Amino acid sequence: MTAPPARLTQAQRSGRTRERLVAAAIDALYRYGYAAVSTTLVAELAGVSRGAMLHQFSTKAHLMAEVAETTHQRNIAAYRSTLSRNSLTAEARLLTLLDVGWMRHGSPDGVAHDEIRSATRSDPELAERVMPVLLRHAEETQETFFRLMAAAGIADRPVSDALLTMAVAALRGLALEKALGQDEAQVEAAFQQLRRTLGADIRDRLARTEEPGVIYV
Amino acid sequence: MTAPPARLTQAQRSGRTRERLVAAAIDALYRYGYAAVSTTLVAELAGVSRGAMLHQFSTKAHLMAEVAETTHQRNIAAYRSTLSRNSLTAEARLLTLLDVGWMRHGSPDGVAHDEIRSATRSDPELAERVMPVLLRHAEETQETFFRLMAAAGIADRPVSDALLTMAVAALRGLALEKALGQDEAQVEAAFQQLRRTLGADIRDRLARTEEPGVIYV
DNA sequence: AAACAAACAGTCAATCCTGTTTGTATATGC
DNA sequence: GCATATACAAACAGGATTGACTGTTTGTTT
Repeated sequence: MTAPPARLTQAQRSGRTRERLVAAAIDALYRYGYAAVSTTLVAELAGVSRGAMLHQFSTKAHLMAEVAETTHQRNIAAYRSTLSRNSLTAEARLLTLLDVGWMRHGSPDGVAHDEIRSATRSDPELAERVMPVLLRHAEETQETFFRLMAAAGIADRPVSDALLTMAVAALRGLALEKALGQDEAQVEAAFQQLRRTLGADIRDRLARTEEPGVIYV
Repeated sequence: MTAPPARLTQAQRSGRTRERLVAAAIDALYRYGYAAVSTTLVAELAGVSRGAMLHQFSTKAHLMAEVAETTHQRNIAAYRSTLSRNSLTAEARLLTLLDVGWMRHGSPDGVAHDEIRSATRSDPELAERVMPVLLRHAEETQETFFRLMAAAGIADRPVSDALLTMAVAALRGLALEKALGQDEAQVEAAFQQLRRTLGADIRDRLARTEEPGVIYV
């Protein structure tokens, strides 16, 4: 009468609990912030025993590294899918990138990622394990962004890097405001200000190039 | 033969230890981040006994509230002194404001302030005691900035608020990068990008007003 | 100078968190 | 089918942190 116990392979079992733990960790980081996220809490939220958790992720830093990786992968997936869906003018394309960035940074994934990032400042063990991952992500992102800029006709690496660093820092700052529960409308208006300002700058830079408006990457 | 024990009034004694504790807390927050700052550590760094600390600041949140207040006061002092020292064109004046903001956000005071701010997300007790203080500071700042903008001829409250929120968020984001030990030159270039971008926007907005270039507040 | 109040010192209890360890169940390979 | 490896469960030990508590010293007031 009872449903079959649903036989699972070892890999499936591992995958399931790992997914549950990562999802629970993201949720907890999003809702409470890194400092308030204990491994015990994550295990409880995930509905996984503490033993099972420690088997999959031997330390808190291991779990967080996986969270950082997962959220980053979903981030770049979002960028890719958006950029592949439409081929607009270079300016619109770059602004769309900014919009996606804003969406992602405000999402649980983005907040969780940034929480882990900030936490490396206080937790040397976390830093040791996670920083290499974050640095790799950052380099990838810089590279990809530069290719987009180059395709738009702005093939200037320092400019590309500075624009990216500045935009990302601003998005992180704004996302933090949102996470801190600041007035949504106010934060949204600030983002629109950023969008307007960066848009003008991009437009200005594009005007100095000989490239056509529409680009295909 | 020994120097006189240097008689101090009660108020002087209190003031001294409070100052020491606040200074040690700022230093610790700057160097290690909120999560790694225990009250014990602060007391040690300050060269103050644990009992003395608890007498002056009954809880960690009390100490942090005082730190937030002190750093904020020094911040606005820096803004005031800079603005009073020179009366430039409206554009230069606003950009100077940004420069001071960047200086202050990167300083131990600024980093400490932002650490406390972020920590309220994870620590409800800290939030309860510190958030009111932070909100008061934010309102003061918005008000002051609006008066400056109005004096420059941009008497538009939503625009003023959005610009301020955006700029401050960006500065916080950039200061965090610096605190995380990211490449200094890279972060500095990103700030210059912010400066350039905001400068263009301000210039653009000023061009649409009938105000003179030089303002006196 | 005596009574009082404030500042200071150091210890303690309670809590929480992390990672280890010991033991059990389930899947996989021979 | 059985040996082995993997996944899971739960209790435990060690360490750290916070705020309370007790007692002492120093300043103030009358």
